[in-house]
Amino acid sequence: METTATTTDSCAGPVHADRRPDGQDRYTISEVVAFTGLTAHTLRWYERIGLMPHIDRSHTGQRRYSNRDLDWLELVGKLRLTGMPVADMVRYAELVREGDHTYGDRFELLKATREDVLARIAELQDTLAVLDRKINFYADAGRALASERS
Amino acid sequence: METTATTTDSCAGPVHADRRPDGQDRYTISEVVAFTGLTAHTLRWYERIGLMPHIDRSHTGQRRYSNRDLDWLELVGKLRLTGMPVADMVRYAELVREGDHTYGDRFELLKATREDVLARIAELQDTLAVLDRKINFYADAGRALASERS
DNA sequence: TAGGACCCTGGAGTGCACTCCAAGCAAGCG
DNA sequence: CGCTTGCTTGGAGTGCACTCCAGGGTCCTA
Repeated sequence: METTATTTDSCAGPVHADRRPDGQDRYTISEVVAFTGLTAHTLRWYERIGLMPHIDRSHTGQRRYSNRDLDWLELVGKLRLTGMPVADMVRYAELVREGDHTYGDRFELLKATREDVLARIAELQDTLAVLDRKINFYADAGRALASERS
Repeated sequence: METTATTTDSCAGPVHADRRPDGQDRYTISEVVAFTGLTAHTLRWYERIGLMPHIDRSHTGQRRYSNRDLDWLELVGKLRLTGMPVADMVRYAELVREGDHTYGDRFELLKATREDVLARIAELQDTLAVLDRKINFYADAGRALASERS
């Protein structure tokens, strides 16, 4: 059986406490699960769809992730919560694999993403305002009911 | 045939320009499509799953939306882009239908949502920082390449 | 009164991002 | 040696939020 999200990950912050120094950075998949909060299924799936570079393997064929892979996963995690579709992230991964001559394209892609993020933040702040109006309404209504009961 | 998103909705802002005054507020579904940017399919689906109150009907059974319905859809739109699951919005809609005695629950739900939104904004700002670091890196790399070529 | 645009329904289909399964290999331990 | 735990694979399954379809009724204008 495969353990998926066993230990209580009470707070899903980036807890990369015990990263090993470069040179000894050969993490098993379950270690990466602990670092990233992703499931092993998802990590393997990311690799299949080309969102990860080909991961190094042990002599018996098991995955061994490097610090570089962890960095990449951290970026992917950030991009993911901007709502960027996985397909776009794969596109970016392809650009990275294709080499230095894609710097321009990557730059454009990141700038476009940046604009998206700014727009989303603005939307959320707008929503926050609506929410606060409603919250105030219900707070007042609650006080009114309380005084009515007294 | 059903027209879904025919006219060029170049900018999906809340363009509620020509709302009719209360009393004559009986909009067809396609008018609501124009207001909200949702498809007619989605509007009917929202009703089916209980995310909308039962919409008034014309004498032949066609939907006639009111200003109140439009207001509700505007709130739903906001909540939707916070990432709130539709099921939670349905829960809120149920509370509204149940009457005034659910004010407390609604208050709690909105407060929890508010916290979520704040957290998401923080995440996005964090992501923005990462993005900006990368963008600067690629900008520098671009300049380096340019000077190399000259 | 004919034509075209609009609207109705229940149920089936789609796309995305995972998520899980079965069957099997491998490593460490008593 | 057997047991448990962890890792491997390709492919199938899941849940969400729509999205569409067939087959039919309605509204408006010429």
